[in-house]
Amino acid sequence: MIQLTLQERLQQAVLSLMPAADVSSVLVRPCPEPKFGDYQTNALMGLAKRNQLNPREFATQVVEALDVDDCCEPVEIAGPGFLNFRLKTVAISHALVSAAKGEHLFYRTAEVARTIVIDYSSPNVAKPMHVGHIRSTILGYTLAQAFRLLGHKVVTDNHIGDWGTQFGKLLVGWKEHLDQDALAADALAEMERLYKLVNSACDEDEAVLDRARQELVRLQDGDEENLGIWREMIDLSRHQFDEIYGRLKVEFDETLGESFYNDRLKGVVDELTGSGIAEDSEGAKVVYFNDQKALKKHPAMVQKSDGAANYTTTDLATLEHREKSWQPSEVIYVTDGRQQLHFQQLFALYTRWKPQHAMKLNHVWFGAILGEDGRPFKTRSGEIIRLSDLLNEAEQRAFDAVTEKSPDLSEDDRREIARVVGIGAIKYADLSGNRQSDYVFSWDNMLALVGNTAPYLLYAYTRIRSIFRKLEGESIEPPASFSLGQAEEVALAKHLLRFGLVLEQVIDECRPNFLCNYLYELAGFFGSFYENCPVLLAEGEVRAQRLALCDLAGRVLKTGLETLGLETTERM
RNA sequence: GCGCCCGUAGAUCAACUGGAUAGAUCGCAUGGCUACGAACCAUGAGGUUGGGGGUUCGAAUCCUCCCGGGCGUACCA
Repeated sequence: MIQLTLQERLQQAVLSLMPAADVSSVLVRPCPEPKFGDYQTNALMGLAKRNQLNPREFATQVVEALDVDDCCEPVEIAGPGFLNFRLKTVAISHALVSAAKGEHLFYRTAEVARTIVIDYSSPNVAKPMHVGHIRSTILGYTLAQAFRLLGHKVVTDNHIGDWGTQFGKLLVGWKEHLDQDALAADALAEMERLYKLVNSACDEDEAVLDRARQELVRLQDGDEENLGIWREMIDLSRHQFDEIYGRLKVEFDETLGESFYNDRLKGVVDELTGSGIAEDSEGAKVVYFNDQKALKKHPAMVQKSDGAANYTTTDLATLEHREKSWQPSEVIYVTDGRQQLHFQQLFALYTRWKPQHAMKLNHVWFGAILGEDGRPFKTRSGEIIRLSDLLNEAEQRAFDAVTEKSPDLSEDDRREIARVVGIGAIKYADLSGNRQSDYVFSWDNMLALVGNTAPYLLYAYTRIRSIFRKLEGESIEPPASFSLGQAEEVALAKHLLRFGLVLEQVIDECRPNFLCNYLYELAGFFGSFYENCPVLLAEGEVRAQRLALCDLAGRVLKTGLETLGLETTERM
C-alpha cells in the first residue's frame, strides 16, 4: 500500500502547484526497470505539456512540494520528466513487520463493499461441456474470488440454457430414436446424438421440422409427457455439469436457468410494445437504436414472428430479476467475444426500458479457442474435445510426472497431488493469457508442467512448506525488523508489497492474467532467494527474518492461487 | 458491403492502456545438487512488433492506407 501513499502525496503536491488540475491520471506505478527505482510516475510530462510548461522544470517544482522522506530515498527526476521513487529499507521493513504480525497481507479490502452479480459458465442442457466452456467457467469463478477477497459481495449465477427451440428437436429425438443403453452409459452424448440426428433430418424433411415445432408448442403449453421428458433431460445434464464443477471446484450461489424466467417473457414484450420501445417488423417485434451509431443497423429482436420470445427477452427478464433481488452495483457477463453485439443491444435496451437503473453492465468477453491451423478449434474427426477428457488427460500427465519425480510417495498421495497439479495446470494455462486474445489449443501447451505454469508456482509453495516441516515444534517469534542484507531478500520483499496493487488491477479490468504474472514473478523471486539465502542454516535475527519472509511469500502464494481457483499441496 | 477483434523471437504468449534498452516460457547451447526439494537456479544465442506513411519529447499501443486472418451482421443462444 506504499504505492498508494506515494500516489496520494504526489497528487497533493501537484494540486498545491495547480489547484485546478485533474489529478486522477497522476498515478504511481511500478518501475519497468529496477535500476530506475521501485516506483515511477510519467504523468507530469503530459500535465506539463497541457499547461504549456517545461516538463523538467515542472517536475522539479513538484519534487520540491513533495514530502516522502519517511518512505523514500530522495526522488529522482529522469529523462524528459519521469519521477523515480526508491523505497527506504526501513519502509519495506515496516510493511513486512506488520504483515508478519498478521495485521494485513499487502492488500486492503474495500471501504465500501459493492454487490456484484457474475454470470458465467452457462452451459446448455443436453449438450456435453467441451473445452469452449472452460474459459467462462474458470474466468468467472476467479473474478468472483478476486472481488470477494477485496471485500465485495458477489452473487454468482449459472444461467443454464434449459429452455428454447432446441427442445422441440430433442423431444422428437427422444420419442422416436432414444437408445436407452446409450443414455445410461453417457446421457449427454446420447442427447447430443439425438439432437444432431433430428437437426439434420429437419434440414431434409419439412415434416420432421413440423413435428419438432408441435412438440415444442406442447412443451410450452404444459403437456405432462413433454414436461416429464424435459425435466429428465435437465436432471441428466445437471448431474454431469455438477460432476465437472466438482472436479474444477467451481461453485455457484444461484443456478437460475432460462426456464426460470419463462412466465415473465410475455410481460416483458408487452411492456416494451406498450411503451413504444418495440415495434412490429416482418411479423416480429424489434427495437431500433437509431440514436446509437454502433447499433444503428442492428435492431434487437424481442419476439420472433412465430410469437415466441428469444434470448434477448430472457436476458431482459433476467436483468430485471437480478436488480430486484440483489440491487447490484454491477452485473458481469463472462462469455466469448462473439456475443458482443448481443450484449451491446441488451445493455442499451435495458437502459431504455428501465432508465432509472443504476447498475453497471459489463460484458467481460474472451477470445476464441483455435486449432493449430488458426481456424475454430476441432479435433481431426471434427469433434470438439470434451471437458471430462481434458481433465482426465491433465491428471494422467501430472500423475506420470509425480510418479517419476517422487516415486516414494504412496499411490493415494500421488493421485491427490496429480489431481491438484493437473487441474491447476489447465486453469492456470487458461487464466495466464490476456483473455481477449484468441488462443491456439494444444495439449502440450495446456497441460505443460514446466515453465510459466501452475506446477512452477506449486513447487515454490512446497519448498516453503518443506522448510516449515523441518522446524517441527520450534516456536518462532515474528521479527521486530528486517535488515534485508541480500539483494534476493530485497527483491522478494518489494514484490510482496505489490500484491494489493495487482489485485486491484484484476478486479478493475477483470483480467486475472495480471495475478498470474504477479505470482509467477513471486515464485521466481522466491526461487532466487531460496538458492542464494540459506534459511534454516542462518543464525539469529537473519534466520528469523528469512523464516518470516518465507512464511509471507507462502501466504501470498496460497492466497493468490486460491483466488485463481488453484488448490495447493504440501508435497509434490 | 458494414461493424468488432487480431497479426510481436522457430513455437506459445506478455507488455500495467502513450513511457526508458519490447519481456517470459518451450525448444536450443553452457554451467550448478556433501546449504533447507534440480518439477529448481544461473548464463548465452534468437526481434525492422505483417508492410508503408503520419501524429510527438517518446508508438507494438493513437490516426491513415495496403496485405493476411478470425468473428458478427433479426427470427440459434
